[in-house]
Formats: sequence, structure tokens, C-alpha cells
Amino acid sequence: MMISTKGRYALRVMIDIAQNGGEAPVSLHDVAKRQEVSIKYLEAIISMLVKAGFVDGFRGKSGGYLLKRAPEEITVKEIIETTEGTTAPVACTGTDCPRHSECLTAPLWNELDKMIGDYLKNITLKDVMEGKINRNI
Amino acid sequence: MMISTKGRYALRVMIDIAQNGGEAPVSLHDVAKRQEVSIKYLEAIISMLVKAGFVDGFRGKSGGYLLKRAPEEITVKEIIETTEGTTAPVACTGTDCPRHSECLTAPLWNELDKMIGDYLKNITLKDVMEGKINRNI
DNA sequence: TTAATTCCCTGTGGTATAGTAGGAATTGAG
DNA sequence: CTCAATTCCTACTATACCACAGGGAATTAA
Repeated sequence: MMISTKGRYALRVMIDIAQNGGEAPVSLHDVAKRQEVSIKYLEAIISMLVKAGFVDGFRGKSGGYLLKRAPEEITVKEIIETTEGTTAPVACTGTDCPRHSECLTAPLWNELDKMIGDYLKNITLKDVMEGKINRNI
Repeated sequence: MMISTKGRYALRVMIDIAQNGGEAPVSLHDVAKRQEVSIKYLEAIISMLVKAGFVDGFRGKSGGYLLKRAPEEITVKEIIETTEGTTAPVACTGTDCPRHSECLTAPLWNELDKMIGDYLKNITLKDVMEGKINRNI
């Protein structure tokens, strides 16, 4: 599995904050409730999103989180990459492998990697929120 | 990472057997040498390929393995599915999830799953062996 | 008979997943 | 000023998977 709960929850958290955060920040407590996910686990996930600059955290009472960038300026690829590390389906993309030149399977994985990357980088948070998910045929 | 060494080695083993197996079966010893992979690990992997009916195992001296089906009749998707279990990038494809109807991210993962599946099921072992790897645009 | 092979079971060290626990620091509201 | 709600930080845990390694039984050609 390329994308674990970490990445999937991150995406849902981003959407939740986008939808419920007007001027007042959205508390993780509320997000966890709505998304039916452990708040403690979400803490670890959102900490990555804060560090990556996708959201701002506001401490203290009536604190919470707000998006730092507009939903149309955030791609799914970026979110997955900050939480999962990569969107690559295999560990051997690129030309790092010493067997690369003789490996018949390398082009296959590189093409698959490109395909997945292209798909995810062309979908923004806004697209997901508006249900605009379809293959760019 | 969706596809581990298990799946990648499986594909390379299949290619190796296809290339080096004429009438005489190919021994794992030789495959491991050529592919520079632990023979003990390959044992576990090829056992799955035998059970799935992709190769036949011949015991005894000058034994080994031979493809049971023609390379053009075996898809990459099948090989990955037998070794990795699935080609799905996430655990939540389909409509199993109780949150499916309200989940905005579900269509995204389902489309990605379809895209990956379509790509891999249209590539045969023969295609990989002949270097015919390109996106069907 | 022997050597090479598949086949089968078990173990192992490392890493990742999916959390949980506890508490420090901050801050708005009363 | 106090209190409660919040973020933020470190550490811990249970489970599973990865990538092998080891030992040995069964089979079979030379």
C-alpha cells in the first residue's frame, strides 16, 4: 500500500479545515470528532502539515488550525509527499540502482511513477472538495 | 511503497525464466546469480508463482522452473497481485468503508486505483521483455 | 549412489504502522 | 488572575510486514 492512513487522514484533515475554518481556527478536537479519527494520531499528522507550511497552528483557548494557502493552490501530491515521503509506487525509481541500465523492469516503474505523480499533482484540494475527480483522458 | 521487492523480484524472476528457459528448466541457483538476489528469498517468492500457476517446478537434478503460460498471456498486474496481494494504492478502495458515501476523498483513490490497474493489466511479460513500455496516452 | 535441485517449516533483526500517554506552553474568557 | 481549552513535544507500545537465513525432507538425473 503506497498511501497509508497518515496520508489519507492528512487529506481529510485539510479538507475539514478548509470547510470549517472561516476566521476562527478549527480545533483538532472538532476535526477528530467529525472525521471519526483518534485526536492523538491526528496531532502527529497535523504537526507535519504545520511544519510543511500548509496550515498555521494557533495555541491557547479557542485556538486551532487554519489553511495557510488557498485550496486551489495545494495539490494532493504535495500533501501525500509531506506525510508519506513520496508518491512513488516502488523504491527503485530514477537511475540510482546499479542494475538500472540492464534492468528491463526499470522503465515500467518509472512510467508508473510518472503517471501517478502527474495525476496527483494536477488535483488540488479544491478539486477534491468540489468532487471534481476524473481522469484527464 | 505499494510494490516491495517481493513483487519486483517476482517480475524479474519471470523474465529470467522466460529468457533462459528453453526446454530445460531454469534453476533458482542460476536465477539468483544472474539477478543478484538471495536464493533463499527467491524460494519464497517463486513458491507463490508456482501456486498461482505461472510457473512449473521440476524437482531433482537438472530440475528448475519453466513458464506455464506464454509471456504474452501474463500481465504485470497478475504477477504483482499474486505476490503483493493487490495493486491498490490505498486500503480503502471500493465502497466497503462506512464513511464512503460522505467521503470526498473516496473518488480520488478509486480513480487512482483504476488508473494503476488499467496500466498494469495492459502490460504483458512479453512487453516488458521487449522494452515496450510506454504510456497508452 | 550421489549431487543437485525443489519444497517446506521455522526463526530473526529491522522498520513502519497506527496509535496511546503524559505533560509543558500558550492564550482567550470569566 | 485564574481556569479551561488548546497546541506542541517526547516517549512508549503492540502489531505486522520486509528481507532474508537455516535446516532438512523429498525427488530425480547422471
